[in-house]
Amino acid sequence: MTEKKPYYITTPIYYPSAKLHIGHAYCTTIADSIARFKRLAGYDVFFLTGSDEHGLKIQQKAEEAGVTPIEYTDKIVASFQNLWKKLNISNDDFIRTTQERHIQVVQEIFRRIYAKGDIYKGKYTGLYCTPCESYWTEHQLDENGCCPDCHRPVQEVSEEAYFFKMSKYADRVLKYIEDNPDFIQPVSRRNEMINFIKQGLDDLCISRTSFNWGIPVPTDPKHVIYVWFDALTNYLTPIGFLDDPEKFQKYWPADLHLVGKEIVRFHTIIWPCILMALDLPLPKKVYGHGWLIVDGDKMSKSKGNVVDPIALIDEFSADAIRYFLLREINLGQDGNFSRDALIQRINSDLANDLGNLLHRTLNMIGKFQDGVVLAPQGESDIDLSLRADAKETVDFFRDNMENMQLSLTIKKVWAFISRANKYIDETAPWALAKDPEKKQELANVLYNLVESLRTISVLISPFMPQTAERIWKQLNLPQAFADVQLTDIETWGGTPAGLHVGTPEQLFPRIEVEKEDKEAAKAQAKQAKQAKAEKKQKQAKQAEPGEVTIDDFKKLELRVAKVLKAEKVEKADKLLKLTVDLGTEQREVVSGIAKNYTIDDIVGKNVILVANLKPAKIRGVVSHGMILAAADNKDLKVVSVDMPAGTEVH
RNA sequence: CGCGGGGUGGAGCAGUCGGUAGCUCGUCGGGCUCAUAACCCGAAGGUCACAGGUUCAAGUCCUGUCCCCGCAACCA
Repeated sequence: MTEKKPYYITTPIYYPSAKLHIGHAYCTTIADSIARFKRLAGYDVFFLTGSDEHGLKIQQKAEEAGVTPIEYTDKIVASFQNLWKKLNISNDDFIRTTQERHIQVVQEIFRRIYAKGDIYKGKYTGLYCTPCESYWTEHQLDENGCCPDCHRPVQEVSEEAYFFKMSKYADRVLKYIEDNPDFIQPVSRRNEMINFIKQGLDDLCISRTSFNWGIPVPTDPKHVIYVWFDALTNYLTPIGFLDDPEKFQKYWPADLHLVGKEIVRFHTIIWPCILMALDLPLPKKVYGHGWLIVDGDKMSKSKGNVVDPIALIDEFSADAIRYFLLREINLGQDGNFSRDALIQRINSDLANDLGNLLHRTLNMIGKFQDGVVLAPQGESDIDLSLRADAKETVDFFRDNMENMQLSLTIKKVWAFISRANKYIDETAPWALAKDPEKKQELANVLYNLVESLRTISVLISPFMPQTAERIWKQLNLPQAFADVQLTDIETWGGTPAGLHVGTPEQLFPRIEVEKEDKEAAKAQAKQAKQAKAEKKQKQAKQAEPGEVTIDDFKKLELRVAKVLKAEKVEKADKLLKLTVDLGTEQREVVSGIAKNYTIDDIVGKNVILVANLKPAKIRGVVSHGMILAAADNKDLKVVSVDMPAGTEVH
């Protein structure tokens, strides 16, 4: 036997500051399906996931909980591993950045790059909140420019830090990206990265002294190594970077880093720079998948719409969740997750199409042939067409899975499941069973159905490993499921004649949605339809005359406001941030008047404020209203009146 | 003032190199009775956000406009 081709695939290592949500499960499920496919296709797969455990946030959380950082992460990481087990994730290793093996790797990498002269000591400047002991970037600050956690003012401070000379490698990374069109996918992300590098790269700050939960800099232990230098190098540790050159040789460079779209930059710019400094080859592909949107909203703790995968798995089974995520969402784009859509997929695709196909097939074999699959003999046109479809599906599966077209592949497999259901309709085995002369024909039909299901079982195994095995076992096929390879379904006829199939068992019971729910959904749909129609009508109406009614005008809340304070908005030459008094309250507004008014000009003026304007973030500052002003191309004057603050304007 | 993504039948989405606008669900009608009220067939429903342009031909390429969503160097 020839040596198997190696395939190294990774997920990001997740940060254990909180429980994992459905988005993490999504990413890892994709990686798992690809890994399973590659194994099926005969590759020697190494599939890695893990946890990124250092940093200030963990240190603080541990302190809050009154435990040591490692006690804290041990517990959360155990929950990660529990989740992966429940989801049937087939990772070959689990890397924790707190493990000794990784600490050694990071320190050795630091030494090597330092020795090369690509790491130097400098000063890191940032905005620091002393009570919270945290650094913040400008955009993270709250609307008053204060700490987002405790809302107290921050100070600009600097600390000594080590820097990695990333700037040195910018040109080479850019060239690599341009020369290797497949390196960054999808292409939209690639263009983004090219743009980003062209703006110039800063050197990367890679150490901190303001906390100590991290890997110490080997030569200067009051520094700990910071974030990406620690995290990205995880990909080297488990494949023997330090301790097993043969293994390392085999698996590096990685074939695929699967990441979320927000960290594509780190994996396609910082990571290649580090690898270049180490004289190591770069990963072959980085794929940035989209995010899950929950019921149309971005998932976030503050919105309280974070979806817990454990609860879903307990309620619907791991395979149902895996199926939904892989089928419903297109890899490169954001996708919507909703409970209704999930239930619909389970009922129609898993229960009705797949589950019922198996059930009715086994049932007929039991009823018509005492549970025995008989040898086929001769083939009708319909049989041949089923067989051709099976072959086409297997070919499609092989080719498209290579290109990570998971959703497309699943659709194709389900088209074949539909085909098999239709085949039953066309051949009507129940009618054949009534005619003793058609025994052979019946045997053929039932054989073909079992063979179809055998094929389907293998085709769905990367996506739904448990279900695939359950089908295999219900069919009672002699081959051990764990040994099955893609080649086993490339030729038709792998089902042995004389096979005793098992009794049918529901794969996915239908989920009965309450009648009321259904009606509510219907009503909602109707309402949405109406709303849309109304909106359209309204738009049409508005388009006709350029007039508003008095009621439209009354919707505006105009009030006199006294400008108390004004300051320039950073990096914006037209904007002033104003603090205004409305009599009853004070507000912050951003106004584009800096070209025409100095701070002294505007302070003290009584202006007119649109008080019920939806707040908007402008250049990082939230603006709660708008100041009225008259303006043409060159001149601008704010409207001011001699009335006390708070007076209504109409 | 910036950057990115998006706007396609009622809902959710595909649509590759420009070449008859497709899928799933839902709705309506029919068929079947092996099956988990499941399965199969058929129908209705679209000015592909809008306006220009290129072309024999545009959902697709170009220009502009409107609307929605997200991002800004530790969120998958």
